[in-house]
Amino acid sequence: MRASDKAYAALRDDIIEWRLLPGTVLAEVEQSERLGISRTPLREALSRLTAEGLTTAAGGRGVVVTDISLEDIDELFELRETLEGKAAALAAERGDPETFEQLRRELLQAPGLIGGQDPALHDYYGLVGRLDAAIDAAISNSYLAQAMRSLRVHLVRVRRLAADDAARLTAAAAEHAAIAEAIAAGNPRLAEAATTLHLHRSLSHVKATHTPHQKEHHG
Amino acid sequence: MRASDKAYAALRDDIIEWRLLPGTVLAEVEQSERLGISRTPLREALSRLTAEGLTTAAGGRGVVVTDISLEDIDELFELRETLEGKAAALAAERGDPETFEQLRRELLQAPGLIGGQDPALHDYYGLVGRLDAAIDAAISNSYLAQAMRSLRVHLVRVRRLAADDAARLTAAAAEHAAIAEAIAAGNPRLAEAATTLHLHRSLSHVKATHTPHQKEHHG
DNA sequence: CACAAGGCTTTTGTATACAAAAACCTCTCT
DNA sequence: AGAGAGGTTTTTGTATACAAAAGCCTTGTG
Repeated sequence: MRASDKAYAALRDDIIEWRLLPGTVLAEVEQSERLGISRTPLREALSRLTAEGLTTAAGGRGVVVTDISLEDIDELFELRETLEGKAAALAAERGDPETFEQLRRELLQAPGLIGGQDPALHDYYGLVGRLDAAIDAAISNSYLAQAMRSLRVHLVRVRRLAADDAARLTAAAAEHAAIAEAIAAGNPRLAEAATTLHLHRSLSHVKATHTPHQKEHHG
Repeated sequence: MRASDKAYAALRDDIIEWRLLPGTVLAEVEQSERLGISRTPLREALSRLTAEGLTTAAGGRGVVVTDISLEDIDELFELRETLEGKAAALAAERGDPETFEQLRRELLQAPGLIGGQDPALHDYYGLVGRLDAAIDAAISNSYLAQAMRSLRVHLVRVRRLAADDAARLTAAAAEHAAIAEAIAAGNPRLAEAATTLHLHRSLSHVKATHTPHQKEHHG
């Protein structure tokens, strides 16, 4: 693995997991020493992070970790609804019904996983990830898939702000099953509607349980 | 201006204007010598281009200029319809009617510009750009705006493939005026419909007048 | 003659030294 | 005491030297 990849992965993870808080200045020498690499690969990592929007270049003061405000969450979900709604509709038109029918069956059994311990929960998240991947594959539109991928980075960050209790996860599993069912049935409008419903509920949950992180490191 | 910015702008322009054809390998020493800079800023420029999708990393053989196939054009417009349709609808909800009413008036007079010489044509393109910028500003969603910006890079590349005759430009101006009118009227669904119509006609024109570029430099 | 293994060459990846620019602190002047 | 100019210091931007890896050509063998 290249040093720049390692630095990118480490910083990305630190930001997503809120170990590096918004406003934190990522000085080149400091971070390169912390990660045990030189400035050159670190700069490449910072470039990638900035391109993704996880950091922003702040003039001569290096790059700083981007903030996510409440308005950002609204904007994020507005774009998400647009992209994932379209994606679900396209998947209903172009996807293989059998694949999504299988996913639907598994999602209906997901509540069994949610009550359990960590490994079971991990299985549940993996299942949701497989639904996302199946939709990505079904739409066969690399540009749309790319746009959704770049969105998901920010969404993972938002999700870490919310408390995912068992009740919400059970409901979410049912909503995902509804999406899979609509896609399997080849009904684009229904798939889009199910997605819209799921995203609205997801947004409501995030905003309701939103726990503000501690103040950022403003200069 | 930083050397990396200069290299980025130069390469980006070369790719968009099809002076660097798809499949061309951008070797670091070669390009850095051509642009009169060292490898370090060149690499940063290549990183940015790759993040945008104009180039792709090809293992140990450096980065190569990305191709745009006919399927890519379809995918591009599919995403574009999704994003710009939503953007037009949001602009109708949130934008200032006076701004778009003014743009509509100017667009209706655009046919006068199209017949003229190069400077007038430049004015016309500037006018369309102002409509895009007004929509960007009206939606007040930085993530959606960012997604559209990254799309436009590829669309400019596609546009260079098509022959924009006076007849098409005149029709396009009328379509743009219809979009501006719908936004000024505060009618989201109409704005979205007008955008859909415009994009479909634009796509048809591109595919009809598409002039395949010469074969790429495959290794 | 086809194919694989080996070294040879080219190209990318990384580290470091140097240059330039930006920020910050200090000192002075009003 | 406040504001501004200048210098100092820190930080980023660039160049170059070196290391590693990937590709390619050569050579030997079945």
